[in-house]
Amino acid sequence: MRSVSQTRQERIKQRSLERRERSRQETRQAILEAAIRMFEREGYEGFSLRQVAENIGYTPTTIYLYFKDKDDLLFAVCSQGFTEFTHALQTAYATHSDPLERLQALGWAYFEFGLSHPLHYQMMFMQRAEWITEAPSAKGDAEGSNSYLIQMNAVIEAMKAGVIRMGDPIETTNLIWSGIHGIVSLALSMKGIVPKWEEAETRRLVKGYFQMLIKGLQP
Amino acid sequence: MRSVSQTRQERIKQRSLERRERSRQETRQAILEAAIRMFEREGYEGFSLRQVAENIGYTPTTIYLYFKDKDDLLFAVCSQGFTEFTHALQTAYATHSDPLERLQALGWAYFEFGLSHPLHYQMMFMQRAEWITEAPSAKGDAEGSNSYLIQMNAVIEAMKAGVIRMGDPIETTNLIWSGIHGIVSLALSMKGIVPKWEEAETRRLVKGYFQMLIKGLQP
DNA sequence: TTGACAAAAATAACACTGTAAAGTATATTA
DNA sequence: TAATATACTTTACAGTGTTATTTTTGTCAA
Repeated sequence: MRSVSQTRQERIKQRSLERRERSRQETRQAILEAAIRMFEREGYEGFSLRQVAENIGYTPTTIYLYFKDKDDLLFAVCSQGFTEFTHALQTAYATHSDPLERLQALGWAYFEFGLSHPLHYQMMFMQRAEWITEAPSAKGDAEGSNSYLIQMNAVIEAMKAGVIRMGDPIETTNLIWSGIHGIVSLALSMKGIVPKWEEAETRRLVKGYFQMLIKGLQP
Repeated sequence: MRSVSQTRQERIKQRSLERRERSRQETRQAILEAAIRMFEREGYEGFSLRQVAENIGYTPTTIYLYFKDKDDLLFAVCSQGFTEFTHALQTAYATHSDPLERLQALGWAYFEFGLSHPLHYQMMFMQRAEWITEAPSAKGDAEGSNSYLIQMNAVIEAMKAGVIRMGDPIETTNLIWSGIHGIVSLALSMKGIVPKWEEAETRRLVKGYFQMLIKGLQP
């Protein structure tokens, strides 16, 4: 019975490990959620490890047991943003079949995400845009790249359908992306300061951008 | 002779005041120049009052005698950037007479400024874009607004010349500006990380953007 | 030239920040 | 129950911006 006893022991050990691993992930998640709340309140510059720790009832140094450093935690917050962002693009892509409409729907989804998650957007695409290529998704790919692929797909299909001129898909995607990003990032910076950049006028601007885009990219 | 003596006294006092004011402006300028050097080395996040002070042989608190706080000094650094930026746009405007070429020349000047002053550009148009409307020029106007007016003028003249469709000048200017800003800001973020955003490819992108713009904004 | 005064600069201190090393409980295992 | 591994805290360091206070310096009038 010795071998049986051993396997039972091993099973217990296994479960124990799993349980502790689970508990570990739970507190990690708790820290992350506190960090997200904190970030959405204070933004990139006001974000502080010590405040996150205090908020969740831990000592600042405890966070270092779950995240390498401040950047690592901030990166996790960023990743969560990318996941949500990719979802938004995915549904926009899925709910439209006409290539040109799809392209615009993606643009609007991008725009809406930016305006409804200003602090996240600023970190993801302005302060720490270099993370776009790193943020991992559930599938193991980079969420940032993932959302990019969605946009590029829409571009490629628009090309195939003959509604926009053929060309390097990456370059064309970057071109379209740049335009919307430019509008969104300036809107976030100027909102509440320059009247022409209030939400209503910015929406008009996006519309105008799409018009120009469609006409300008005709085959 | 009492009144003459008094006036002489007053003149001396006047000169003395002027001299001290001049000296005051000199050290203020010295601090500002050290701050600019510091900023161009360390960037927005790494910029530190204490390092500026040490660099110039002052105690940190001395800076507060010449600038209200860190933001005030940073704003002065920013303003200097806007002055240079406006100059770049001005010469681009002046050296071209054809409306469409002028528009493109302005775009290229914008692009070149961004790529050759990445840290300044990021502060001016990304981190602290709200300062655009405040940065004062020698003429007493806002340099940021000044540079904006140059761009808008070029847009208006292109409309008058009939090379781009009529429309709200501000909206059209914002549209064009957004596009270039989008490209420049993403280029600065992605340079050295994503191959498609190296300088050569970004230049192609700007070219493509102008093509799309001209075609898309045709009357 | 000296003494009063004002301006400029420095000290000291406070409340923060991120982070590393060392110590202490707490829980798990033999 | 004793040994050990894990989770967490304490302490500490080197920074940061900023304020109030004190010292030094320079200017001016008697």
